[in-house]
Amino acid sequence: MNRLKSSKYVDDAEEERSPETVILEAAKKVFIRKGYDGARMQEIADEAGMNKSLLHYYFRSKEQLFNKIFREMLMFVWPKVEATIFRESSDIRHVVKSLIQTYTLLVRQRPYVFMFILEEIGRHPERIQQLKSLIDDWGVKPQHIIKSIDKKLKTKHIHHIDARELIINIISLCVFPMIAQPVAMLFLWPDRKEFEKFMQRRSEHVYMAMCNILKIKS
Amino acid sequence: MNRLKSSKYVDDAEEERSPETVILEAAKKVFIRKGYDGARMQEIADEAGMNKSLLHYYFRSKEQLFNKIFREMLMFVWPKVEATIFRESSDIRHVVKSLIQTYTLLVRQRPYVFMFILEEIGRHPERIQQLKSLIDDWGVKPQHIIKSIDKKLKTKHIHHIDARELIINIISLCVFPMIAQPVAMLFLWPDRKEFEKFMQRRSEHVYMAMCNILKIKS
DNA sequence: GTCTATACGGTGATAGAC
DNA sequence: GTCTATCACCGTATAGAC
Repeated sequence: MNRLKSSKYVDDAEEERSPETVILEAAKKVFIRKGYDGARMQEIADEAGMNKSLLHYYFRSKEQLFNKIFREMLMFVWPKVEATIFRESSDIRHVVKSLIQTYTLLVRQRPYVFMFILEEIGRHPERIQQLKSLIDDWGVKPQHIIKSIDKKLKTKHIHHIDARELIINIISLCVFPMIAQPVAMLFLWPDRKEFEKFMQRRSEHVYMAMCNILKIKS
Repeated sequence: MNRLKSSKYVDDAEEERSPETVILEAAKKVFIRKGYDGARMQEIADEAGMNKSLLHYYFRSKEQLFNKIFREMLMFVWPKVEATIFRESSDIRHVVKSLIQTYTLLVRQRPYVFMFILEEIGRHPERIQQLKSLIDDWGVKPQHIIKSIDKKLKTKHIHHIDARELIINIISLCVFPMIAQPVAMLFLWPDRKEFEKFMQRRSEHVYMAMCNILKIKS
């Protein structure tokens, strides 16, 4: 265990990671596990394998460290959703399908993001400001989202439904099962494998459900 | 402001409330607002208008005080849901309708319960045990729930769907919009009144959606 | 940049007077 | 039962040596 490590080039395939990166990754893990209030700077330091005071050296305070991670999470979610909603297709089926695929993918890639964001905004309502200013920076107008979808819903042979309702239905069906996983597994999927199978097929099932709601052929 | 209050009979219409009750109500408010980790015994004492050490006198510890409230929340939700699922009706439409009404009512009566339960179980996974033992005490077998619904789904002219999927779809559509309220209001219902109107009609809309999913007439 | 030591305000919980 | 005082510890943050 006395391998030379003085070289800047690490011998493992592992790439060189800056202390900032190591801290951010450790902090992310701990904040996701414990939430802002439950997280401890000491635990983050342990997770990062470094001294507690270094966290303050690089990020000044717990709040600032948290905000970096919170912002990163928001930016991970939003662009993909936005891109889907404003997607260049006049066919509502395509929009519905990509919305569903986007959300189910996000949920499978980062099962914790939605719960984390909703929790932290609920516990610390000031944080809604971060999301607000992020949206402003992006130049997105919520009304545009609604109008964009609404226009596409004005097609013949489609059951009339409010655009906002359509959107919240899709998000509910895709995101909630993962949020409710611990309780859902107790009541409905006592076998973990069964739950995973269910989540794998979620995208198709939600699409079929939405087609039925809109009374269109899949 | 020097009204005599020495009498046991309070002059207002307000009824006599035991210290235990006052503490529990205050604690509930604070725990809902801040979560277990964010809540402070001092804040609960302030909210209850009494000395901090009285909280320990009546409930010994923060954990025990919390558990009382957590258990109360679980017992508020579960019996109503269970009663609906095992309800004496062979018609799946009745079961679906009462499930939807039960959940939308719960969500409107206590907008915080579901988020609170899911949050606290997620942050402190040990607490799933409380739910487990509560279910055991009740003598409920999850498989029975599924089978009960599944049997009712074996009717002609109904689109085949897995019972567990049906249940999670209903809960998702009813519960998630309230859980996501802060973010949903930012993107989709910038006007609070509009959101309330939406939630008022939620029960009917979800019922219509479920009828379409099952391909039955409402 | 990284460490040790420490300041400083909480935070849950208890002892003991009344 | 209710209060004050206080304990023992924790948690963020900083000072200062190296």
